[in-house]
Amino acid sequence: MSEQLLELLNGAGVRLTGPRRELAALISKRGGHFTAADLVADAAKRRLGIGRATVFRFLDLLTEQGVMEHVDLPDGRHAYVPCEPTHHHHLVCTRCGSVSEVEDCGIDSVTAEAARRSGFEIQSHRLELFGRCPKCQKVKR
Amino acid sequence: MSEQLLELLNGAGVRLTGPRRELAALISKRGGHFTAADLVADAAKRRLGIGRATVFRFLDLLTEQGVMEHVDLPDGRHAYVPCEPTHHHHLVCTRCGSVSEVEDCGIDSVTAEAARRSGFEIQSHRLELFGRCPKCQKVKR
DNA sequence: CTTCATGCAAACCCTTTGCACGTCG
DNA sequence: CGACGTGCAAAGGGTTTGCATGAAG
Repeated sequence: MSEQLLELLNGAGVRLTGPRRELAALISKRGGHFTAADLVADAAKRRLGIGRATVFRFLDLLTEQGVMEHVDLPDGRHAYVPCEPTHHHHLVCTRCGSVSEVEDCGIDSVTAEAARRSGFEIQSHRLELFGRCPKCQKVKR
Repeated sequence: MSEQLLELLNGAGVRLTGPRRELAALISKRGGHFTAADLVADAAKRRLGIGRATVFRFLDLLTEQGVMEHVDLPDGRHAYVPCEPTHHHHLVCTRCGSVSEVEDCGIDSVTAEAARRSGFEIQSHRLELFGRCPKCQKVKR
């Protein structure tokens, strides 16, 4: 699970310390989005003695490496999502929290159309999709 | 400027108090996105004696009424944007902060395609576009 | 007059920082 | 050994809340 994450970090010249290995394991165990507080709580529950600061620093590090991204949930909360280091968008399940990635689905034509109408020169965009994943569609709400 | 905003609130059964009138004026004077802190500062500068709490409560109220929306800037800051109470997306100028709205530009086909690929049932989405407005394109950076 | 909004300050997140100590390579 | 990571606690920024007072309808 988390081996590939650790391997990637190692390749980037990042030190693989105890806390980092443990956090990587906790993250891969979650499998979807989570908040910084979630991760802090996970670590506390296991009495790993990992401080808040370390969690935040590690999340920053992962974000710099491009294997983690910030997502703003519909309710305004900040969450982190593990992901591939290419440009893409997230599909977040509002029930179980799992996340899928989608690459270009024709968004460029949308931004081009918006640019044409508004006269803006578009530099970047952010698209987040929220809904129910296949598994959660089968569950009665 | 702010008259239409006040009228709308009045129609919704909202009390038009002094502080609210003043805040509405400050907001319409800004004309673009701004942070809560910006508005607090504006009020402080004019020595209107308006507290932070009132600013936040008023922004919440406007958001509930659908005439204001939360936007997360590329740098992660939270901003507020005055807008129409219909579904749309924002085009934010990263230089001057002005905001345009764009309605459906073919985004539905994008979400449909994403749904097809992933099996998700999409409930909502958030699209934010960042770039330079027509005026700012003419300015040397 | 009754209800609701306000200001103030304190309380509350969430996140970052400073620093002495510990660990990795 | 030397550079870097860690935990702790404190600081910081932004937002919310409790409460007595004041204004709106």
